[in-house]
Amino acid sequence: MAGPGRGPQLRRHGAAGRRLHRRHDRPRRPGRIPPAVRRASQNIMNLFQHFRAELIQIIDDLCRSGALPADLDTARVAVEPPRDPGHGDMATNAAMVLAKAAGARPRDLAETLAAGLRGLDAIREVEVAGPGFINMRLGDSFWRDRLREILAAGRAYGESGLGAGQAVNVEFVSANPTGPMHVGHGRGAVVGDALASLLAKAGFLVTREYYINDAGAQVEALARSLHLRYREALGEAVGEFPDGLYPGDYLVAPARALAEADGDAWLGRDEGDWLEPFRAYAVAAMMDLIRDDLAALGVTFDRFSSERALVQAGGVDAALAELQDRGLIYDGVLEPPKGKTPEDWEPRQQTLFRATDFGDDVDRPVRKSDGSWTYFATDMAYHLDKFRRGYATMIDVWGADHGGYVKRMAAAVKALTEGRGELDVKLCQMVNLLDGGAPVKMSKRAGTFVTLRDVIDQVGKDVVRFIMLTRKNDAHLDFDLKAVTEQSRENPVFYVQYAHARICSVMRHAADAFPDADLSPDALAAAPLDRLADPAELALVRTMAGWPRLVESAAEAHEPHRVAYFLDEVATQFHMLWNKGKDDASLRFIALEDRDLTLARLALIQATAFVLASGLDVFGVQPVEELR
RNA sequence: GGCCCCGUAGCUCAGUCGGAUAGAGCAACAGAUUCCUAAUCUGUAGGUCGCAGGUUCGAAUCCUGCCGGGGUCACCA
Repeated sequence: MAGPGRGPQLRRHGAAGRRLHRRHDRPRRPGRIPPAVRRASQNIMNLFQHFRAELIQIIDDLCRSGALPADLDTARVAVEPPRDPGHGDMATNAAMVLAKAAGARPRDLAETLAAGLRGLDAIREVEVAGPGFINMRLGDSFWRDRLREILAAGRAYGESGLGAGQAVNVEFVSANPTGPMHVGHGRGAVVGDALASLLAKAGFLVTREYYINDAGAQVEALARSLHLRYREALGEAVGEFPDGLYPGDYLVAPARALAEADGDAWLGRDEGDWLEPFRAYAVAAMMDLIRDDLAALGVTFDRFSSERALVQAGGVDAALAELQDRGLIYDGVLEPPKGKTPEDWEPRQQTLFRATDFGDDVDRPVRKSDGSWTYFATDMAYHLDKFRRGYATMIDVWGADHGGYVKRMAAAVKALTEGRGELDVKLCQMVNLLDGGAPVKMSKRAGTFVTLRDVIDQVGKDVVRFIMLTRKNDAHLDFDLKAVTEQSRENPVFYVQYAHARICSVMRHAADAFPDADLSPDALAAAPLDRLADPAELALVRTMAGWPRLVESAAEAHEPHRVAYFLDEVATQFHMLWNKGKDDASLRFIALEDRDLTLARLALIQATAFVLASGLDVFGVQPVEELR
């Protein structure tokens, strides 16, 4: 279990941070950075955050000068993109939020604040609208600076210091080691992995962790199943598998290997002799299987934690003893569930945790009648272990069928960490596997069960990953094997990849057309970007400049799916531009007779490729340079 | 029956710690291809945000109660 001392800092601090920069930032020679790039690289990043700070400064000044009451609470002041782009680039609710405390009418206060905002260089236009919104428009040069910023950052664009190095533990998959992964596990794997990447991009120190449920009855059943397969491998006819065992053929190969290695050494002996070694052998084999599936999906973990090891090291006894000392464990009899009482329900004396003191509906048993711990008890100890390893923030990604378990786990974390730990459980809803609109019929018995690996092999890991992230985790997801590989607008994977590939294609053509030109990002950043004059061109820059903010808000909300919608939006605007060039040749990216204009437009699309790649990186999807 | 999640255009879904006239894709209809990949794009049309109350300057968003769908319900993990 919890090996001591391997804190997240050790593993992540240098490694992840540096790797990110090595990979994304091409080395630059300081002497050759164009002045324009240096200006832009004063890193405004989240521009809304930037202007919020400016606005707060203006408000503070007004407070100091007596124009506004001292100690105005500005916590609710927001600077955001307006819903309606017609309202400008940014809007703030400041006047409406502060009006009451300032003793002024919203519109009057808005005019006062607007006057201050007009003094800022980057802002071209300020107007008061509606009930007291202040709408702002930024100057074109501001947007061109953002473009240079993107070119300087490359695929690293969007990285943020929001997390400030705070350690976060993301536990996901944690599938029972009793067989290969199914499609539902795959969703949890992708959501957890992408969420972890997103948090890392937002400046958190993330650890990806897998909890191996290798204690309890299910892995004993696995051991017995392996023993049957082992006897079979030695020539015995074993017939039908009894209920509760695992009849899948994935145990055949491990059993053969065991028969090969040990011969008939385990035949004719008591279960007590072979159960434990068979369990260990079977779990190891299944974890190899699962690790293979995960590798095929491109998911790797920083740590695997074993439930059995945790129990054996006394972690559960220690955690429970602590709760016992605080009077949170008692022996008692639960009431039957309200409404529907199970038929076999009977009053039973149990060892219970006072979950109701921490927001749960009933107290929860921690010990089985045979004296061993319940799953809940070990899970409590496991979460305490994570907390003690330095993770005040813990995220668990579970299947929706575990929804009934969330409250008690939250209660346990509250109790064990005395309120200092925070647990967010992301429940992943079911995946409906379809093929051309028709549900894929699956039956373990008939051998038509479709595993995650089958799907990856059929459509590719990048497609699986992207599609799994096109819905929020708590919504059902239709996964149509046919639709996800179609090359059309309604397939978001294709649509986004197509945009990236098109850009790469243009860059290749440009290199042919201007063989002597330096088309590196640094050089493009020095292009005369004021040649970008079409509204659609600047609109694309605006959208891309929203990426840092999106990274931060999606990371804070723990919602990686938002990235998919952002990518779709960037791709849409790019394809739009491309097609304007179809209608009007003067808008094509490559203008043979106008080198400066070409360079400016290449700067725009190179930045677009970076932003697309930056987002796809979060998803663990490889941006393609060519389709087909 | 208790608890949790979901309910937004004909369909599939977005909707930012409460913001202005609720968005996109598909399907429908009308268009664009001597051209950097038309595998794309332009335009039109389409909604009582499940229902009813409440909170406030302001609600798809927060609260309460219903309706509909799914999940789950004491020694399974």
